[in-house]
Amino acid sequence: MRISAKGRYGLAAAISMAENYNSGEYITVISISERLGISKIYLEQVFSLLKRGGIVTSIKGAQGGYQLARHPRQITVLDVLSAVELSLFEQAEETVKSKAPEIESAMRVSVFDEIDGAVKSTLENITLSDLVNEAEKHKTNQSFMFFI
Amino acid sequence: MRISAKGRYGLAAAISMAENYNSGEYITVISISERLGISKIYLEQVFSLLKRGGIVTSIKGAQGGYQLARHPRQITVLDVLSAVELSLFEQAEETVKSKAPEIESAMRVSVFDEIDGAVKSTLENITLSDLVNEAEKHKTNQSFMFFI
DNA sequence: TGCCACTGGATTGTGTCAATAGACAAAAGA
DNA sequence: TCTTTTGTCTATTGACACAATCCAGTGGCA
Repeated sequence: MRISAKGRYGLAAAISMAENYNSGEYITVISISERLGISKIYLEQVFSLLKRGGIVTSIKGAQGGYQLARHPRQITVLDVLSAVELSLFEQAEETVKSKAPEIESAMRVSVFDEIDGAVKSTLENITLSDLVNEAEKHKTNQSFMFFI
Repeated sequence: MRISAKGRYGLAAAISMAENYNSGEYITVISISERLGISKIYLEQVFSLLKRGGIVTSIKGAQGGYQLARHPRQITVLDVLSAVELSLFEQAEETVKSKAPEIESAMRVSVFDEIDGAVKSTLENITLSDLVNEAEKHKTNQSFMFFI
């Protein structure tokens, strides 16, 4: 399934903030942008959506920045992607409604709703904490392979 | 999750052919196009993809047309959508690979691969027979509601 | 006051998708 | 063999969404 750039950037940014959650500091867009190698201007839009979705809180002005609104264990990937990726669960367009409504209904009930349900239940069972742990695993693996 | 017009049309067409499977006849694009109210010219492209994917067989010329390649019980929605919807499981682009490869890996393993797996296992458990039955259910429901 | 950082809107380029069109190939029947 | 029917293939168009950038504005801190 295709995840847009906004979705991927938003998720990466959220993970990055979760890694620093313990410090309690507010983090600037620039620092995340440099850490991840993403355009700062583009990231601004993403954070704007993250804020609107209640994933992060913000403080303006000098020494300002963003902070996760809740503990990383209480933020699921579904939360993040829903905030940033508008097309995740958009209502499917009608296909053959007028001539064959029974086929339209069958596709919706047995296929489209099923897919959305499967995706949703998958995403709401992964938290930012899980991802931080997973990233840590890959970090050590990569150092290990590097030094051999 | 967004399913493109090609995917929806392909699935509707496949269901429609499954309804006529017992007759053993070859069915023309025009008859499906009229049955479903879809542009014939556009449906041609869809059937071309269905054939390439081994979902249907074809006979050219007069009295020609298309036929399901296997029994509807042996054709899954995954088969149909994979044939028609090219972007279903396309490799996700890299996001933060160079600066933060461990985050990239974590997202891939814990999120993207998980989603694709969930979608895949959902779709491969729905057959065209199931959809024909479901459509029949909706048909009777609608007549029922109509005559009350 | 002056800088810093978030806020929001406007814009542009690019690419993909939906849809149409038309030329061509093969099979059946008169 | 000629005509009709139906599938096959490729090119083209228009619309729209997405990725990315820019900039003017606002609020807070020192």
